[in-house]
Amino acid sequence: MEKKNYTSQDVAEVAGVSQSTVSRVFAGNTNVSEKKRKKILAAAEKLGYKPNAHARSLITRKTMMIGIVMRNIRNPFYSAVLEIFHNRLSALGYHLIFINSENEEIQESEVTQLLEYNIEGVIITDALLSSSASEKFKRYGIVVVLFNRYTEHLESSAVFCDNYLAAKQIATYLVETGHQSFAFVSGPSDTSTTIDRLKGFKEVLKERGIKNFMIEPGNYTFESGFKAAQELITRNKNIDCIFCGNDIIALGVMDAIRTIGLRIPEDVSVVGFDNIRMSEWPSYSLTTWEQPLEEMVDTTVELLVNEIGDTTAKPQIVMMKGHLVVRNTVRSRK
Amino acid sequence: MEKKNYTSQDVAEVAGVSQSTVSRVFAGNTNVSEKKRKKILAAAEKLGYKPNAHARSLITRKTMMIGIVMRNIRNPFYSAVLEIFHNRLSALGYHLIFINSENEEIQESEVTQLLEYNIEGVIITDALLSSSASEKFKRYGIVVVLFNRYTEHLESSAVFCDNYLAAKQIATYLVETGHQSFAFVSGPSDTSTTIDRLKGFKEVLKERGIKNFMIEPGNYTFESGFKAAQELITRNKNIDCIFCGNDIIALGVMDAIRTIGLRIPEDVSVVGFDNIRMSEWPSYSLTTWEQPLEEMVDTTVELLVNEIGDTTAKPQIVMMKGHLVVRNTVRSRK
DNA sequence: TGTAGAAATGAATACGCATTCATTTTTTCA
DNA sequence: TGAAAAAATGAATGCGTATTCATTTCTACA
Repeated sequence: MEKKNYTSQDVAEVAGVSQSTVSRVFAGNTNVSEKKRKKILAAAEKLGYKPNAHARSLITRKTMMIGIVMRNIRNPFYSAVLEIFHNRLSALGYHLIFINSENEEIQESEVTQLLEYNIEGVIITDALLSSSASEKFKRYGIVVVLFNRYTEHLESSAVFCDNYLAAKQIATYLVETGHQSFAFVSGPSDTSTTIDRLKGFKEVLKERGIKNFMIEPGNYTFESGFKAAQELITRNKNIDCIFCGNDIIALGVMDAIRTIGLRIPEDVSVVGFDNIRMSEWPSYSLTTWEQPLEEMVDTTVELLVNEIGDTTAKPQIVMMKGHLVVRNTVRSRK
Repeated sequence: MEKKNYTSQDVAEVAGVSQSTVSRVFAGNTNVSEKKRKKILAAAEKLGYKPNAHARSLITRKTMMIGIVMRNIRNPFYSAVLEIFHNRLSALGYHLIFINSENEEIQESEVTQLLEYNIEGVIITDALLSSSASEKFKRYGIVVVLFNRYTEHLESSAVFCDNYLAAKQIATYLVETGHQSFAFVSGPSDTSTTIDRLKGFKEVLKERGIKNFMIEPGNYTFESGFKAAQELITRNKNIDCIFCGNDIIALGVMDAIRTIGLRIPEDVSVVGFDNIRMSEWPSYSLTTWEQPLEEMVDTTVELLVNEIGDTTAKPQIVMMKGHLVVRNTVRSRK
């Protein structure tokens, strides 16, 4: 069985028309008579013809490909992000090239390869974007949109939750429910999410004159949360609430606290961030901050598509709010 | 700032050589003098030249693109799968086009689009592959490898865990630890994983003359596990062990059992399947079957690359074993 | 029925590259 | 030093499509 890749020329010959007309049919051009259109479609069907996307993109300069760069796909928050991005973008006819940057920064070679494929845009979620990589994208006219993070010195659009405000509200909530001794388990200290969440949290504590505050570094994983909590409790038995950089950390923190023999929320309150699905599992029932995921993705896609279509469009920064989801890991201590 | 996409011709002019020679340099051809190579690389650097992957693939008939089709990226098992596949394939220079098929089957349009991009191969994980879709891939000479599933009537390579044997061993383990009343929470009944796991489990129970066996349908999600366990316990208070189609179901089952007020493993034993990371979280500490994930991925990649390189290669079915990971959700009842 | 205008069609071309083939340059070795 | 072999180079070509431009066919209306 010979597997030939038939071309529009082959179809043209079978249908008895010119290659141009075949091309018109498959490009959705309307200027083709119904009679020939049918003939062409029949011939194409018979041969099993399909247009060649690469040849097409060579001329149209459109590839309909979007790169999506993630750092930690194992974090359920990002699994969800990927799923939703795929939904939205595939509905628009775009294809997703998936990149997982294990290392701190996107690999130079990955950037180069994405460039060679002439992707039309790239979504950077969480991965640290070295400015050289970003510049490279920009230099080649590839639209960059940052998701869930931003960097001040880059001229890229960005969509993220107002982490600063969220952290302030969480801190306020914890203060007003009578907590005395605070801890924060952070993510990597060089990410904007961590920086802003910490800043907001700290600020409220300072305003309220609270001095009992410990910070323990984590890296947005369960294990790091687990270790951080052990460390915190060991160092200070009086901690009565822990704000976690994200939900996965919070789950680790909770398991550590329980392993030690303390109760949540009776002994220690825990608050997470993201509202991943697991946070509502009965074993955890975590009070957390919900990021408006779908809206964030929708906005990101909107910006992306808009900038792809209009190269003069200015980069935009969109900050969304989200809200506290109260479950059972915070107890009033008044 | 003009953003021109320079071509090999532009580079050639700057370097004072022919386009052919530029092409040779970037295609890794060795027949270029060191002197010109340097000149060309300098010119390319100066212009910011990068080869156009589409133009290249038009000639070489290689796209270095692999499709990966998943059904449920939110299942942590598949997040891990995706991560590992990305690692391996990007190391080999392949790019991953990510497809999440929410619906039961891969959408016809998705298949068509993948075909138009001339992907060299496609990995189907868990997603249901209609025979028409599969035939379509085969017809166009695209290598198909099934991961963690197989279908008898299709001539595709497949890599999966010996679910039948695994389920038998799990059943044996539960029988020999003195359990009396069995339940199985399944995945979708049309997947090979579910069918084989159920079959192996059933067979052992039959051999051992055990009649107390209930089956509750699930769909490989936490929620379905939760509901299934509620249903099971309501219907039969004497159930003393539940074998779950996968780990996520098992976690749901555990939370339901605990919510009801029963203890694990004192009242009910639970066994999962996959050994996802969460199964070792202290809150669950789930006894489960470990699928040899990395090896499975490695084998899949091997088959894929092999078949891509050698079109005469016969499809292969590789079954791997895995092993029981004993934690704290099964108690001997002797 | 005749004609202006619209619609449909095909020939030719270009997209950016790899590759073949013929030619030139360099190297090797007697 | 010279001839043969090897290496390097460039001109030309084609991959499969969209698009432009010129030409032909069709439609509408007087």
